Amino acid sequence: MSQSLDRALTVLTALAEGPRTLDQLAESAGVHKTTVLRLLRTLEAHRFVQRADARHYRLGATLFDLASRALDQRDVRRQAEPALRALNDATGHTVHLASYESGEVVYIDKYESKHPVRMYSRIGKRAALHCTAVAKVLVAAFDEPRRREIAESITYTPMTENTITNAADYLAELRTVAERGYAIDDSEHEDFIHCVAAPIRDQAGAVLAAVSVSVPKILLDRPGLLALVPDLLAAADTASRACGWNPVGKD
Amino acid sequence: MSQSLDRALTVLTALAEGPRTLDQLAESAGVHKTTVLRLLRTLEAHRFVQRADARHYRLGATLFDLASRALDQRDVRRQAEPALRALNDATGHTVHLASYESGEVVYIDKYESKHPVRMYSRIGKRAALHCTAVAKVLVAAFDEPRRREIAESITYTPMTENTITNAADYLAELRTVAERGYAIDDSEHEDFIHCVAAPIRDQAGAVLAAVSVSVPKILLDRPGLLALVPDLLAAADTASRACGWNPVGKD
DNA sequence: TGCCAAGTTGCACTACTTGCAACGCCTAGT
DNA sequence: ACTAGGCGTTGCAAGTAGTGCAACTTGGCA
Repeated sequence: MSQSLDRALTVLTALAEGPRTLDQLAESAGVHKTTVLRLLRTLEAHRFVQRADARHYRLGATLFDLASRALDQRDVRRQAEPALRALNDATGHTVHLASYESGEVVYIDKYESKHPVRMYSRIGKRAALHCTAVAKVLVAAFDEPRRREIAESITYTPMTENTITNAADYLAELRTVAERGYAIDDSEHEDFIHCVAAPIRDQAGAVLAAVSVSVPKILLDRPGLLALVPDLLAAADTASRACGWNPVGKD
Repeated sequence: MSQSLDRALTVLTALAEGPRTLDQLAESAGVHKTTVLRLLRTLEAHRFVQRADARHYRLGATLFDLASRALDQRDVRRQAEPALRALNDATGHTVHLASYESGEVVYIDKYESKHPVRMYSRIGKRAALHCTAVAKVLVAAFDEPRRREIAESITYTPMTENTITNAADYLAELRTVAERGYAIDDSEHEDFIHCVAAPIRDQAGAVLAAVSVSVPKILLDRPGLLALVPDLLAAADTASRACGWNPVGKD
């Protein structure tokens, strides 16, 4: 569609890996280095990239600026913050906020674990649809035809021996999640971590986002994890109220 | 330099304000809406923007992803994290990490105050050079000619009645900061807030970044603020060591 | 049902982008 | 100190890709 823009975005994505030289960028984008140089100049003028040293470019401050402003605008994130922070303080474990956006589940906020064992995740990262608790919660919020559609579009990459690997099992799991009101990731994504997640709703009762608590198995066994569910649901409830949700008279 | 890219970046920046329609974006960029439409399509393909609803576009997940990855790559940030978190825990006040990058001072990390009174700032935001403690620390790290050059390029917008409004006073202040080892913002930026800041150094002794503690005056008077300096310096010291700094044999 | 506003598409024209080749700077090695 | 190699940078000519116009489609509202 727009070639130069397309290439510039490719360059930016390549820079996400770390500082790069002109030649490296030219090669990874598959274009002449002159082209990359000029794109970089424009990007630099807008402060999307900056020179790390004489021959290395890296991502610039505008990116941080845009991202944090955009994040601030996501109402859920701002409204849910106190409840999630409290949940993080109370449990000491990693708390994630994720939302479903045009076909994918994205982490939009994260509160780090107080324990030395941390998990790898990042705001902006995409969560796998078939093996994360947040994704299950978000997909379970759709009606059956939509769920089926999504379930059939997934490639069920096995991550651990507990990973769900077919659409039928996934749909069954979604039904359980919808009924139970929360989802479990029983080490389906990573061997040493399990999670629980619950939905955050707006005034119409629609699911805006999902909160999750992720715990290394060495810290808490399955009953221990499940013992966190009341706290999780309470936090999700508080966050939902902050988003305008009112349980009275809603199903 | 690169027109279409230039326009696309302008569009992205406009989107930072919040979700926009095609026409709004076309107007703010000063181009035909057809053009904007095609740029948006490319941006959408790379997930730099996404459709919020039928007629609104907003920033997309790739931006969050890039920004947080770029932030992770800033070594200072990662290395300094424990020390800054501890400082934030110990004092309960807002802690900022800022760095000097191609002519401007940018906040690259922030730890929120535990008190209800919060200050407005954001990761990625630029800090004014003449009236913030972090900027003073970072500029004071340069040699005299460079300082002078910077001092003369600043527009000394008065923010409060304490704001430094000319280059001579600014240069004098920088000398004080360099000698004393920390900087004070005596409500020079906002009436109700004052701050102290200190440098974080690498193995060569070069200043990589600045830490600051910002406190509302209603919580702590000036002696109270200055009483935080030892904690601040200790945190900066710890962070510096994490960055490879070793005070032995260095000035 | 019909109007209005907003998004979308086809097309022709031109300006912008592109890659090449040559240049200059900086670094490292002898 | 000199030289060679690598990398970033610039001028130029060719042509493609981006642009704006105008007409069409879609969706919401009275």
